[in-house]
Amino acid sequence: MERSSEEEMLITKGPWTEQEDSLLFNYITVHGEGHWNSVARYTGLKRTGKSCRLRWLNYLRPNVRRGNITLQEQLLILDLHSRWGNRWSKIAEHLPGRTDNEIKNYWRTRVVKQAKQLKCDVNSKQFRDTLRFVWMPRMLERIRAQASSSAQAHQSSLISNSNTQAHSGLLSSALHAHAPSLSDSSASYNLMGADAGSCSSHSYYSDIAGNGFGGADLWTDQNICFLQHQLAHHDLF
DNA sequence: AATCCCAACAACCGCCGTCAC
DNA sequence: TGTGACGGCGGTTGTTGGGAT
Repeated sequence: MERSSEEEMLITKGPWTEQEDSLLFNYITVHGEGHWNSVARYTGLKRTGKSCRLRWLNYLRPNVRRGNITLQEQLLILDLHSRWGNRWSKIAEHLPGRTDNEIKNYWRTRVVKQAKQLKCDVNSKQFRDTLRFVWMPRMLERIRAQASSSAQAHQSSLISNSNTQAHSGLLSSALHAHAPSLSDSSASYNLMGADAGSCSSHSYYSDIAGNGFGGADLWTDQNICFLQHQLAHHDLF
């Protein structure tokens, strides 16, 4: 059925207002998610069902984490993207609180941009190999360094903390992840073992993504230079 | 102070799969 | 089996805020 032009004219587009957010939030709090076209109809919102769904999932939904993608999350995104490609929603499943939209934006604004800066196709084997065998192990080293300094700094306070066991579990997860040394170009990068689709790996991803270590940006000028150098000598792969 | 540029993010669009009829 | 409604996904575009000039 085609929407009449009169109806078409009534559809609001663009940024959501506080009142709209409030209407949508209250409705879903009472009635739950789903039936998005009904949501639009019953709340009186002049929005499409799709627009309501998107607003809820990307912004209003409880537990949505926004901004400051941590080092661990960056590493996860790179790793999962190397496995699944642009399957943003699938990747998002392993980053609690992150939306596919946010991950997609991160990829486009950071990774693709840097690939361009390196005069490299983001989908080329050269770039992917550099990420996988050089860049990701490097990130992991940084995560380890952060984790150990953080652990030292908080050791005494953690002892009496009821979360100590869970926290050290995170650390051991990160520290057990195998990464080849930078000089070991023949070693394969294996972050979380063979079975990426299992429940245990899901838990592992959640642990890594959910911990609070650092929020540093890896895409510094210094690091880009390093990558450039690696790419210039990509025959080592 | 004005403007320009660019990065980051929010939102829209089009396509596709599923389901009910 | 065909068709329309709906929801989900990925690509793309629009907007905005901050830094540079």
